[in-house]
Amino acid sequence: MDPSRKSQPDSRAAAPRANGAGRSRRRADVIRIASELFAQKGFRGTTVREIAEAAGILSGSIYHHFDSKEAIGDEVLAGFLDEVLADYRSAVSTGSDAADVLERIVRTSSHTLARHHAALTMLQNDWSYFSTQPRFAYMRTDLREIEQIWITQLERGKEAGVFRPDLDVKLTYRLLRDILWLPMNWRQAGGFSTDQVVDALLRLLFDGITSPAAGAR
Amino acid sequence: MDPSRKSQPDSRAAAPRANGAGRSRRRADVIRIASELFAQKGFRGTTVREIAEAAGILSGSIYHHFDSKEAIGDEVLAGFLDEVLADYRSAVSTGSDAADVLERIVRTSSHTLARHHAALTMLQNDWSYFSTQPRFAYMRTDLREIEQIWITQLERGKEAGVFRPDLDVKLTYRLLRDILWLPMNWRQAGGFSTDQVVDALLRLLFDGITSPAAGAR
DNA sequence: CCTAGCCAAGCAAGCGCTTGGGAGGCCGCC
DNA sequence: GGCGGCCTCCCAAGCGCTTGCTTGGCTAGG
Repeated sequence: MDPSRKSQPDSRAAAPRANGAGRSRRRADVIRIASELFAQKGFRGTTVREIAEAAGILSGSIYHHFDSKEAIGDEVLAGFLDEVLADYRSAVSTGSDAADVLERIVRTSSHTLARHHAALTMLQNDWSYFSTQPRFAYMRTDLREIEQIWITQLERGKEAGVFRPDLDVKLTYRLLRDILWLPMNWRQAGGFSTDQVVDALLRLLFDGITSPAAGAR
Repeated sequence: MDPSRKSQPDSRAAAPRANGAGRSRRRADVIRIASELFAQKGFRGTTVREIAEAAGILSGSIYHHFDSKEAIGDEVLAGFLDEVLADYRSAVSTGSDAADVLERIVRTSSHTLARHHAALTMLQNDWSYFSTQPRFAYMRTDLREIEQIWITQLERGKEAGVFRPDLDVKLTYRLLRDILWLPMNWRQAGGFSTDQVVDALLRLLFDGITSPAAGAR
């Protein structure tokens, strides 16, 4: 939760400062309810009136708690990305070799992804919208850092002989990250547990990218 | 935004070709143009006015060729799914063992997916919308047949000892199908060729699911 | 003269968001 | 204690705009 993200180019009347302590419970309820709707119907496909109705108030009352509809989406997505990035950084700092770091990334971030499945779905479905909105420019920065971590570890693993030498790191990164982020949305649909998906994923990944000579894992 | 007429890029003075081949040429243009817009901004995120402007006509004129906006999306998606299903069926009828069938599916359908990348993107981004519209109910049927083919082949491979015996076929199917369908949308973003992606994919897949005892491939 | 194709104009519904004000709780001050 | 002022939270109404879609009429080719 980075409060500096509240900054906004628009110089409209600032949001009510409120008490520095915990914000109203109603506000948190709206965020939770809205994120579920965003996940089900997409960000653009969800109306402020729907969010308000689900929260038991009228649409105009939403704007007492939030500056705009985008501010609600911001609240959901920023917290999610911050947490994922924290997972990645901690995996890098505590892991040993490249394979170990990647396994830590998968294992720690998978639960974060599962917990924020609404934010993940939003990110995937409405990326084409968010990526063009200046307000959500920080997403590009965050995703670039994630990409950098993957690529660094894949390169490191190649040089250490843990991964196949013919691996295209950029291509492999795209495959692996999306493979990792995708299945976290089926939870309710497929009836698989998070750990179930993670184990199947890790087996699929490592037995594919680990070089036979290394014989790791 | 500006309803005033813009210069039309393509000359309308094209030869009055006998449009005996089904519908008019303009209609096909609209479908092609619309599918690109749908891929870029999503189905719901694209307006009829945008499609019309890109086609060089006014929005009302669209309705001379199509009953509704959904009819345009229908035209794009139905053709795509038909072609993919044909690929799957032919792979099943001409392939030998399960691994061979799956490789044929990946290799033949990948080019179909790449050629219809707009339809694929539409299917992924706006699935939550299409799945609730009765008009697009046939999608569920088609996807169910695709799922059945995957599961049948995975089961067959398990029994023949080609795939790991501990494979969860349902879970593996979800992983593999999404892994296969995902990367076909990066073409423009990553700069990878279709064959490049397919080869990386096949290596990642088979070296992960082929049982060591079989030693195939 | 007929019809396919298009334009110009606009309708009803829905969108995000604004406005003005009212109910109720908390505050300090007499 | 009583009371006016203030603040939080919400409602009722509606504004300006965009949406998918409709209508009526003009034009050109067969």
